[in-house]
Amino acid sequence: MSEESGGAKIVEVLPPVAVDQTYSYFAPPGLDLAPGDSVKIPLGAREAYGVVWEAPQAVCGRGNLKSVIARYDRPPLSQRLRDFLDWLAHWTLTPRGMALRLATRAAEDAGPDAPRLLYRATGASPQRPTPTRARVLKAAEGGVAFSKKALAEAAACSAGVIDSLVDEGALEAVAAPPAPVVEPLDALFAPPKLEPKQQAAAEALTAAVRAGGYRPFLLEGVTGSGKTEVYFEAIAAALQGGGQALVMMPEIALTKQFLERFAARFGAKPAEWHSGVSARKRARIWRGAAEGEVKVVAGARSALFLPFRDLRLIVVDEEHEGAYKQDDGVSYNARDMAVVRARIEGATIALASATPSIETRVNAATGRYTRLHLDARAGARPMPVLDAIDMRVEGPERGRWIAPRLALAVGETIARGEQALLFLNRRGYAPLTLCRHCGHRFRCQNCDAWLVEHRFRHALVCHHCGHLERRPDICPECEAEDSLAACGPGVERLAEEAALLFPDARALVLSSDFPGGAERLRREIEEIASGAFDIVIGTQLVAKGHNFPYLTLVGVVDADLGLGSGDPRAAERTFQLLAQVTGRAGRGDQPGRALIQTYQPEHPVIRALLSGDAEAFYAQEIALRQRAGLPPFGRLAALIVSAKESALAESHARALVRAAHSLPSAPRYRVAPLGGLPEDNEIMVLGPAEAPIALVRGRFRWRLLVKAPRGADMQAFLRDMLAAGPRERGGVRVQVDVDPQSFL
DNA sequence: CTCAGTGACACT
DNA sequence: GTGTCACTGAGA
Repeated sequence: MSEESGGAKIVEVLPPVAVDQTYSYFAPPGLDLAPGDSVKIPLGAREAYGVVWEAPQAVCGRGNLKSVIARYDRPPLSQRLRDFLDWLAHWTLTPRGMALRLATRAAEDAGPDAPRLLYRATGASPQRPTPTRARVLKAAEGGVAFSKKALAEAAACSAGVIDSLVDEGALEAVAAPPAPVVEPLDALFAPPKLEPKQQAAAEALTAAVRAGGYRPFLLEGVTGSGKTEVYFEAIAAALQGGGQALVMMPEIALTKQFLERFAARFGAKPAEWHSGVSARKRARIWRGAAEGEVKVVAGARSALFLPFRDLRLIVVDEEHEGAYKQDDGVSYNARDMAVVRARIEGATIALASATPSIETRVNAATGRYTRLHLDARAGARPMPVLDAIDMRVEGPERGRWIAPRLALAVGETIARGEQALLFLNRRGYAPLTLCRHCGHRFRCQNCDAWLVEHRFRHALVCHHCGHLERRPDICPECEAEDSLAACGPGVERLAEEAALLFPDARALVLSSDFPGGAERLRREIEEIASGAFDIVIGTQLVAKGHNFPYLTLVGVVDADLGLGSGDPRAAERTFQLLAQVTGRAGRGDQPGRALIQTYQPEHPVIRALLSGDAEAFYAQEIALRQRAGLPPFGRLAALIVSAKESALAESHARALVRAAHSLPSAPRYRVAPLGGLPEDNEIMVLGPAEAPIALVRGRFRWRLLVKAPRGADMQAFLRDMLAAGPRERGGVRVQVDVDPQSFL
């Protein structure tokens, strides 16, 4: 230290607030600060924490700088993590402080750990010996301390008995060190026997992990082809090299099932990271990741910001999933940012999916990613047999949604004691409510969408903005009574029909909007997997990477849903969804069956599904996008996702672009990329209700895609937009880049 | 004249 | 993100 020679030091600290620059603080002599350290700083009137972002610099005087108050006892953020956060902030147009917040929120101490007490026998006898008490003391023999729960279990009594023995001096409580966050993993615990194709893919991955350095892979394999076993081998390689691995999954896919599979391979569970994990546990995992004690984390998108000490591998499971997009706060696509992080960490990354996104396919086709392809189910498990039900020819009677052939198949399935899934990607009871008397249709006052009836909640809900109102008994327009008619099916209505057709079946509706949140869904998914239900009626939740061992029949109730929207990604999404859902069918070596109800059996998506050959479909989709200049080929598209009709959407988009050009008069706009920007170049416009854009009525947020003129250079186009408004806070901020891959 | 509600702004 | 300050309109 040089403070004795009078050299004062200044540190650049980034506070986790919405600021982009670092702030300079005086480093008091004696406080040894290094980049990455967490410090307590005065910020305005309060105290905050911050992270030392750059190496301290010696200066002559301290000027009028405030002084760092203290250094936290917390592992430093590595240079690599700081670089990643800087990159992310730059890419997503977020103040760097907010990017930092993503990485440090979980580190905040959730108070001291609750003391963990263990109990051991003192040798003294209880005042009133009873048989139960004797059993407890026998279990506690030998001077070893046990947890209260373990003792109570061993003696088959309640915890109260233990307490009374403590009171009487026969047992004593001793403070124990907190249980470790994670059990150690063993790379060689139970190596699987892989089939030749799996073996080849696993070898490619493990070789990359061992060699080190950034290597991106696409791990593509149909449902049941054993992708998980393959990437488990890559994790094993990371462990054997003393490094760490991160497995990212869409939030809800992280189930007990996966954790147990992992434990069966490695002898213990990975650290779990999702919104359901307690703050205290998260703080410990955070520290464990930084210190290297936590070797493998399985988590939702926010796990990407953990301070790994030596990250060798990232797996993004179900990489095509939209759940990787974060839309509020910092907008990013965790899948793309994972690639960036892998690059910065010098790690292997595997994007795994049965139905990769077009972006990833294109990156694989251009050689940016190495494609590993598993094209058959492992263990000679046959693929499900798919069949279309042409609703024009053999549809159900009016007011019903399950065709006779599907109903028959469901009946046969549950009669055999197997499970049937009715898939309909529509929450609620009915997507439209109208008055039979005057024709009034219920619309959302905020966004013009139809209100969806939720009979369960006796409410009309806007699936766009969340607006909710009570379902009235009379028509608000003509005041006719009993005139309101529900049009079309949602899962709730489908459940009603299923109950009518199969009154004795145990049925469950699985929908994301039911109260209870992710925890409840996780539990229900496990119940389904255990065979507790005969019929499952579900929205797209059921597609998300679960194994349902009893499921042998999948009925897609409306395969055309979503195909008609103006969204350029509609066909891709529908294909992915239906391929995932129908892929769930099958049990052991017995092929599953899927029946697909459609009015368009000749549609390319349906044909690709039925033929089991997606290559031609994807080639066509890619060519289409390329011709139209749509993502991932750089330029922008014209469409407000929130708008109902594409013609309307286009005019909205134009209005918004015009508004963006004349921004000085509307200074509160922020034009920034949405979570999926690298993938689809969406732009988000935030504005208040009274803004001069009539369409931003009542809502603060619109999503849109803006089309650059044909042949225009997107970067130049956006730069012009950018130049039209101040770049400062409140002005226009436009993401200029196209695909993060090309900037790595 | 006071007070809650709103929005703009700065924070080293 | 959060605390502060100025400004607004409603009510005493």
